[in-house]
Amino acid sequence: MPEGHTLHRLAGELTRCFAGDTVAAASPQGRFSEGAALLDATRMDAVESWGKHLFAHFETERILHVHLGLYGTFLTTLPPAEPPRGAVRLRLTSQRAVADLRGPTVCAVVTPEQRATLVSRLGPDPLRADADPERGWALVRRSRRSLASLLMDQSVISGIGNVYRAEILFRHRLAPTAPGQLVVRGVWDELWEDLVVLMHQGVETGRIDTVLPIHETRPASDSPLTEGRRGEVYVYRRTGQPCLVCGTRVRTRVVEGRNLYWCPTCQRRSGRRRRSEPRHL
DNA sequence: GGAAGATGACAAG
DNA sequence: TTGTCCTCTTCCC
Repeated sequence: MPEGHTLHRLAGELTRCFAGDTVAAASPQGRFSEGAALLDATRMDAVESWGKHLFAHFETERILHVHLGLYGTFLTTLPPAEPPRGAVRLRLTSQRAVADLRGPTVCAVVTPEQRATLVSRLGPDPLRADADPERGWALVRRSRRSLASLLMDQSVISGIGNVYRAEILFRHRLAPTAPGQLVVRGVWDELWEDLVVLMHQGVETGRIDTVLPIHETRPASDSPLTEGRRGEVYVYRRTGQPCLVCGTRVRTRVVEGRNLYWCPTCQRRSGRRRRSEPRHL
């Protein structure tokens, strides 16, 4: 679940459910008892996300920092609260809602200074209005690393994960091995703008859909049949299946410990030149 | 019932 | 590059 859109969506949900309220904080699992005690019975003021990081600001300048990692969840339900199921690291309770945090990589209470240090290491987040894509470009343009590697680097663009990486490369027909150095500014701008649009859609729908209507193989993405299902994608986890555009078998290879998926036929651009054709495919 | 994976990130060597 | 941590789901026997 958790790429940047999930965290952005979560920030909104927690804001709607808790901001302005005094909340009860507890760690049913026991592994965050001390931190929960620091937040318990204080008011939550605002919640924001930056990349895959979530920050909930409380009065007295305490900040709850959460990173969901690969499989963490932070689920909000309506009261009355049921007994915690499974390993609940943190439970927040207000008059309006109950939120259970499970399996996070990070769950900590931090100071504004610590938050600032953390954020200073993160690249622009396509979901933030204050994002400056120039900062990402500055790293890409002088890097010999491949685009596939650069796109997973949170200091280049924050919030992208393994799904968005594979899909954005496909949508722009870019070879995953293309070195950052060779990519021209126009191509970078196209990637960034597309990510802004795609990820905002992800925030709205709660899932990652990257397939253009002309290539869709399933019922319309807002139909009851697709409700709640994983979004439709071009290559992610489609190893061996035919490319939705050309029919070539989708390939996979481990790049820096993560599975990369791509179509060797569609994705041949080096990024050297801006395309004169329509942006997608 | 158990192993393997999973949309992540870090430290150690 | 490998190992480690966190939890849940899926798949195979």
